Amino acid sequence: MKLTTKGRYAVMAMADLASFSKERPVSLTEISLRQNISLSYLEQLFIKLKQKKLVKSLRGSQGGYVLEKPASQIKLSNIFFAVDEEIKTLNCKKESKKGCNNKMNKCNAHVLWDKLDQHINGFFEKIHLEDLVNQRLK
Amino acid sequence: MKLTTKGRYAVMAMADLASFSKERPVSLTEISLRQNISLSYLEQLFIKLKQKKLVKSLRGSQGGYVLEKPASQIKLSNIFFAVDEEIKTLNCKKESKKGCNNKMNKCNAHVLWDKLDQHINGFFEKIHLEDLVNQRLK
DNA sequence: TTAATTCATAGTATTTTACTAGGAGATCTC
DNA sequence: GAGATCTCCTAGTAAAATACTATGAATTAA
Repeated sequence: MKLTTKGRYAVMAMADLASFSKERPVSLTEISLRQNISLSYLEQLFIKLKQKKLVKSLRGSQGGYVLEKPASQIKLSNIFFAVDEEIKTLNCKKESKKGCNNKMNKCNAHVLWDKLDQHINGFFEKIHLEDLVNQRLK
Repeated sequence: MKLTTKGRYAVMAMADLASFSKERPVSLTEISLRQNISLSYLEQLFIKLKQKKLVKSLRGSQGGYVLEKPASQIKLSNIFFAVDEEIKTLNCKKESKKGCNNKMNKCNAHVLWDKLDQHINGFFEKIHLEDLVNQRLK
């Protein structure tokens, strides 16, 4: 069970934006250099972040990205969701053949995985981008 | 971010054992049928569970596995740990080149991933096999 | 002695991840 | 209006991880 780079990069890039895009848009090239993430990969992530209205883009020279809302209104769960970093421990639809249709421990295990989902999602729901940038993680 | 089958299967198999091995050892063939998990794969998991002293084996005909300790003394975290289902969101050693050596958001992000680790691990630390079998997941 | 079982290792197909490549379209600056 | 700097968009692909499968030896109850 591990977080993929998609989720991690997205959070780091958004934190970077929150720190540097107050005066002017920040280009992905900058973020790429600062955070050591490939430019093309960042582009793909930002298209999704934009679709979910977390960032705004400004095309052309001197363009780049800025946050669409204040960092205090962006939850980490929003970021993960945007880039498809799914916090799912068990997807019933996909696994209908295995693990679901057994008689005995089906319900027990299911309840457990559901609780786990809620537990993890709850974590990301409580934390805002601003908390991260300001080291307010308590 | 998802739980792999290794961890899920291990938990389900252990729950099966807890339910059925009170009188007699339970063979992996039985678990394989009940839980719909391949026998060979189960064998591999149980070697690890045995090494970590969570189960006891009885070889030969009519053999099988039994729990080594009461279900009330086995934490889910013990099971995950045994089968190498790592609850790690970021492994610094492996990623020393990327994601760690950037200047800005390094510490912030690190603190976050560490908190997440603790959060998830804490979840599994609190739940015992017995709770799962008895539907005591509150 | 035979059937049922664990034990042990090696191999492999599939899926997921983490990119790379290449170009089109927009906009600022000169 | 030309060039540089950006975002936007789609495909492709190498590497890693996952989830098995295959095979056979060792052990033991009946």
